[in-house]
Amino acid sequence: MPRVTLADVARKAGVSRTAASFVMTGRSADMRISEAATQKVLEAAAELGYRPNLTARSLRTSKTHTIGLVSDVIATTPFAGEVIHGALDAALARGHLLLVAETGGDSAVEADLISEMLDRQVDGVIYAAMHTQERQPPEALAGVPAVLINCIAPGSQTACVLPDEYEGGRAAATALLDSGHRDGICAIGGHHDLPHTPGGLHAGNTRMRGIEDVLGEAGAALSFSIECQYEPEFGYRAVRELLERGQKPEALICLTDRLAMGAYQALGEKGLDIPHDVSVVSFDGSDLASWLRPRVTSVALPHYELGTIAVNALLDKPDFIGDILVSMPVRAGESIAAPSETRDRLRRSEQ
Amino acid sequence: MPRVTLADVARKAGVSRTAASFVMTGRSADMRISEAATQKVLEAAAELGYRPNLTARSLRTSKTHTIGLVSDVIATTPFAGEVIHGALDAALARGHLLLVAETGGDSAVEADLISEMLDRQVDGVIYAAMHTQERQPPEALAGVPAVLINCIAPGSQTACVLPDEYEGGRAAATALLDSGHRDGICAIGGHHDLPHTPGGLHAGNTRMRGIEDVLGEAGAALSFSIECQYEPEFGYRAVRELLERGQKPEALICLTDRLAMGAYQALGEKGLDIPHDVSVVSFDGSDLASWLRPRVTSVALPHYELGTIAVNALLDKPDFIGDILVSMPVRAGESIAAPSETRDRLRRSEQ
DNA sequence: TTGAAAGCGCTAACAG
DNA sequence: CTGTTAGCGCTTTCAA
Repeated sequence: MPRVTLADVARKAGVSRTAASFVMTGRSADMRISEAATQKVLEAAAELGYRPNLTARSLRTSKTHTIGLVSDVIATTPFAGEVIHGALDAALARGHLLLVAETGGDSAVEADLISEMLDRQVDGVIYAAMHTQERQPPEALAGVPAVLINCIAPGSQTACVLPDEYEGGRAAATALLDSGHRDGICAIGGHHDLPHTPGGLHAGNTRMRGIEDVLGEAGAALSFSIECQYEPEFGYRAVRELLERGQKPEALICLTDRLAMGAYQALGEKGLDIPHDVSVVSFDGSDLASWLRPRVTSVALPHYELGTIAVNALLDKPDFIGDILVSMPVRAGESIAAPSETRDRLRRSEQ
Repeated sequence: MPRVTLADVARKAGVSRTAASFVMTGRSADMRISEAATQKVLEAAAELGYRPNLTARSLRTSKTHTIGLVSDVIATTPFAGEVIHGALDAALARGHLLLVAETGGDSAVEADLISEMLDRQVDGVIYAAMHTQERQPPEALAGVPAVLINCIAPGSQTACVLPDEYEGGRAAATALLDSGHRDGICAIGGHHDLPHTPGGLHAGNTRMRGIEDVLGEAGAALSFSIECQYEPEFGYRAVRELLERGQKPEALICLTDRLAMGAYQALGEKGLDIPHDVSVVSFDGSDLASWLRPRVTSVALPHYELGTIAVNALLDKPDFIGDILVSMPVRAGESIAAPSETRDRLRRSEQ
């Protein structure tokens, strides 16, 4: 299968390589190539099954139509898949392909990977963290068209795409307020202010701020806020302890779906019904949220959109500097009901 | 930041481009370049921060050190992340990068994507399905170095990397036999022989065969085998119905971790304890398995290895034709115990 | 040992 | 309207 080149096409069509080139890049009109010649080239190309060698073209045009996507973690979390998926779709829609790599959070690997991509002349790089965090883009990216995902990088000369965690927090609390909750609302997970994440996680801090603001505006407040890791086990323990101390909450705001899973386990053990005894709302909008029984209402991380928006930003406005906030949609489950008190009142008023 | 070229390096070092090229590609010894010249080139390159333009090199050598990875689905399943992760690590270890794309199962998109990759002169393509299935590699791959993942493609002229589902099935059943189970063993999920997957799924069929063979060899057999979709909800329903018909199993073999999650929900509702009332073993080895309480013992899909092995096969033996089976390790949880009968017997013999 | 020169496949001035 | 020509940055043959 000897590769067909543009020269072959031109020869077969009986025109110059230049003419063939113009036809193939769709500029035969601009360049006033005769209709007949254009047709002959097109036919020859089709018959020969001509496909331009993009490597050669790139060498000439210094555009590879390839974008590098480097992220800290892709395997550990299903979220990453969605980001890649979104980026892929957006890239493909515009004739680009994605060079994907993962650093494991190691900055030496990171620098290495970015160099490898740059050596292959990528048109730009998307640098993604899977969880929003303060992080400066690596040096190697200086002077390269780049867009950050999930990075808080004050003073960085790039665009940064982020979920709107604050509004997400507000949405979660609003969902509870809307069904009548005012008291006994408890947050599980908190700021994630732990030994290994002193000061908390950006997502945690910002969500909590949104939650507290909304509750405050409604004249309510959190009854408890428990700081713990964002994994199921810790949700289980937190809720279990709460119940064993006799502090049954009316509603739980779990900072991740995984925490909600743990909370469900603890509530289930004590025979408490969701949503009638306890309402639950969580964050992430992962598959897990829909696997729980009843499905938990979850404020979703817009991973797919993070990917598409980053690619489009990179391609459309490579010079943009600043944050691009992406809203977090509420994925409704069946885990929220009116609090017992309200139900009582309603029942009474019906009589 | 004007890009530094090899010519710049050569000029600065005071040698010819040829000499510089030999030094940079590590063949100064072969080519008997003087030690002094070699040093000068190296220094110049370092000072200038020279990085070879791989696009240009590729045009000359027709090797891009880039591999295409096209898979049907990457977002929907965390598994895909692991495959990519494995492929990435293996590729990087050998100086290659990955062009990643997803087809969504659409064969037109597939052909398109593969063409795009081929146009970029990838050195080879890895074609991955996320779940083992009968599937011929697309036409576009003919004559291209390729390795399949999770595809059953009889007569295909490529290598195909697959999990050893049969041995996986045997391992699951063996885990139960080893702790004394003989009776009341029930399989949930089955062959996945459903309207939209007539004849079942390869993984399901093969796992079931392994399970049945092992049980048969031990003079045992499945008490029930329930055919259903591999999602939590169906596991929940299946087990719930079983229990409501008064057919409490001694042990459950769930064909996926998601089914195990559903089974846990149903068992929990009826107040049955895992593993003392019912033992559970499942397949996939996903995070979910470790999130359940108690963690379920799960026969893991070796996704990471599927990725690394595919890349290495592609690079090392591009002409290999046939299947490469990868074993499925058992990830032990705490979901298996001796059956009540056996425990009784043991207790009696202790007295 | 080193350097000159050709060429990978393509694009784009520029002249016909 | 079409063809000639000159590279893009790199490797590699061949002659010096």
